[in-house]
Amino acid sequence: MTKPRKKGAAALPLNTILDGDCIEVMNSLPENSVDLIFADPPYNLQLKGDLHRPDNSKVDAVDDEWDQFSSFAAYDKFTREWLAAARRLLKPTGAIWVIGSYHNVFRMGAELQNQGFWILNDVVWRKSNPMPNFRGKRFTNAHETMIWASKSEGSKYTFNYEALKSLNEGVQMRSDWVLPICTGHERLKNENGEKAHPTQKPESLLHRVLVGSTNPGDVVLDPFFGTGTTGAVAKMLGREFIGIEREEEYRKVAEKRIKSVKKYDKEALEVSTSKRAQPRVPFGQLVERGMLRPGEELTSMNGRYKAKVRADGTLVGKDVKGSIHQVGAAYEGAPSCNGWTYWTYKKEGKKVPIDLLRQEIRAEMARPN
Amino acid sequence: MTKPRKKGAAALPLNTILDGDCIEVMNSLPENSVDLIFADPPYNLQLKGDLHRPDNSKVDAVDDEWDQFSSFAAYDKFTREWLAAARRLLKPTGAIWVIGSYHNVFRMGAELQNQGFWILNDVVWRKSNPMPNFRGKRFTNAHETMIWASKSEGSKYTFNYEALKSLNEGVQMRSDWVLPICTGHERLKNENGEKAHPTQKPESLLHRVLVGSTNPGDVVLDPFFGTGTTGAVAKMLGREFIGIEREEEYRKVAEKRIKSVKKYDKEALEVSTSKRAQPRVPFGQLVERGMLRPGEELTSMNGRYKAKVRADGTLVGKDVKGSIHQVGAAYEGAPSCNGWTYWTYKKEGKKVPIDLLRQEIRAEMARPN
DNA sequence: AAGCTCTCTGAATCGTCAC
DNA sequence: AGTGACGATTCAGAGAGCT
Repeated sequence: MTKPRKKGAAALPLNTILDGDCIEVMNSLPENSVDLIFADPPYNLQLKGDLHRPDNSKVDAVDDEWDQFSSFAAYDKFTREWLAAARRLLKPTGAIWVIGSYHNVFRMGAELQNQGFWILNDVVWRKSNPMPNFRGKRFTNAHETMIWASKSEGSKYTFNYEALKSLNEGVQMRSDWVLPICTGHERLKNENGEKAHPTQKPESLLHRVLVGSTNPGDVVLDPFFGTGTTGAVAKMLGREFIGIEREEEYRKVAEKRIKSVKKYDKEALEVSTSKRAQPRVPFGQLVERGMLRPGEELTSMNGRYKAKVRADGTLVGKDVKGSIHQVGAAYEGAPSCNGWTYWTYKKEGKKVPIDLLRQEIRAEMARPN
Repeated sequence: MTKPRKKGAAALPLNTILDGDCIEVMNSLPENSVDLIFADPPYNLQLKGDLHRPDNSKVDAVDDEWDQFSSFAAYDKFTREWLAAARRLLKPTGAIWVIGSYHNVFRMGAELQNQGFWILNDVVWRKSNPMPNFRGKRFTNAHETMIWASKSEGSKYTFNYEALKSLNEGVQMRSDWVLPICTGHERLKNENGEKAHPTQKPESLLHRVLVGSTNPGDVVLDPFFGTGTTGAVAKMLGREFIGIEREEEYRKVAEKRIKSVKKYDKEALEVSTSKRAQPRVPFGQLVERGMLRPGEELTSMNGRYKAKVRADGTLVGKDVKGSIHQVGAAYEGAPSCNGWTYWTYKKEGKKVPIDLLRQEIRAEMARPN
């Protein structure tokens, strides 16, 4: 008997490609078990026979509209069903990415909202090398749209803000991503030298998605696995994947591809983290440790206000008492204030933010004794 | 009796702003009479509490009564009705543009398709100066989406391919447009010096829409006229406009604005295009694109130092972590360092500056397609 | 005049934890 | 489950005012 890795994840077929219709397969997996779903569904579905109108010899306008509506209805039914199955699989803290073009993305987005998913961003993949519009009748179709949504309004989700900011030269990542389409050696070929899949996504796209919205060890499911870009990048990044794909050809190509992929070293997978992840240090510790003395005077960063430190780690100023945050907020008439960066103390004649003292304590805590 | 300008256009109140609910007003106008509709409907933002910038200033949110809907169902009903009224007004050769954000655009897009409109492109307005995400919880919402659709599948529509190509330095116009938001003197103020409308669109956006999808003399209708950007640009470009707006304040501002607008001389249409600076390439892109692998070792140009690449595009060396610039500066004890020219990677046994990889990306970005 | 600093602002679904 | 305290968090560009 194997030990389950995580609660609720016992029965998950990790790092495998499952054969079959994604709706049925997803419904056979345990609910609330997956951290992220990335889905690149087809939009050119073959319609089922019963939804086709009878083969009239002549088509008038009314029939035309009915036909159009019936095909949208079939597509909507498909979308509703696979999204519901995906939603069932997601942990409450999970999230989903879907990608599409104007043919299908509006219907997917509306259905996501209808099912209670909470859209976090729509992200535009701006292709640096799209296919031109040869006939000159429209704009070059130079982008695709992704939708990123949490499971419900208010639910927690993973967002590695600092890592993405690092990926973007220190500026916060925007909702428009400029990345090239998948070409060259990355583009998989079949035995005949033809491209193995018509819409293979670039690994760079998945890299950004997975670095930004999962942590190492998270389970990532792709219900339209194709040639397995999601699985390949998940493996490189130390995430677990589950693929679902009904075409044997694609499964074979994906299997081989993923086998040849190597996981990056552990050190390379650590990403920049935010202060939020660091341990909380009560201001009182600075006093207890003698880094600040009771009675010592702090000055606001802008030099306008002063307050005295008390033995219990509160401040007392003109007509105000309370925490470093409360006194700062009261002085500034602001709804809130980060006292750590607002207050300074005198060190060798110079104003130094008290946050530096907190950093000393944190560094000491991080040291392995 | 006045001579009708065009067949079916006899009763059109050209170049006026009509007062009232846009659905009722549109239904009172003659069908099949309008060449283009540009619609910027309420987005149904569903904002909850206040939002403050990191400096504690409060963001002036779009909390206007006209953007409040009780549910998606109510918003969908509204969308269905105004789109049906718009469709009735359009000539068979007409087209429509709608603009929205992820809050509403998926619902609009799906309803456009349901009613038989034929989507020609979705066009992304990439804002060069969007509002940042102040809390670091999502991607910067840096774009809005427009949908361009003809009245029906197969119907003729206007597309001035060559004019747009000229606007784009001789290169085919793409589906992503980089334009700044409306600020400065273009942003209209009321008597109190406050912004006259919370969501005024830039004239540059309408300029491109109207140059691309109408001809001089065409009738352009905007059912959510606001402060009249559509009317102002239409007048400049020698198109006829019809505005519908139910808020008297907005109508007054728009009226005054349009009165002061002059129709362009032909040659005034030439716009000087600013020379583009070299695009900034984040180092993280080299990692995302697989040009460098997480875990790969870089060597300083002088051969003295080494550091490893991490998945988020930062470097980790001996006791140092950070961007390519930060780690280089730390090693050299210098205040700053150009990491692009400082670091090298191994290619076929030889040390190659990473700047060469950046040049590859830039070359690709500069390529016309 | 040119350049500098400082201030302000923009369609935004913008916390989390302990008690 | 509701309350209160902590404390993390921003980019581009315009305009005003000053040197």
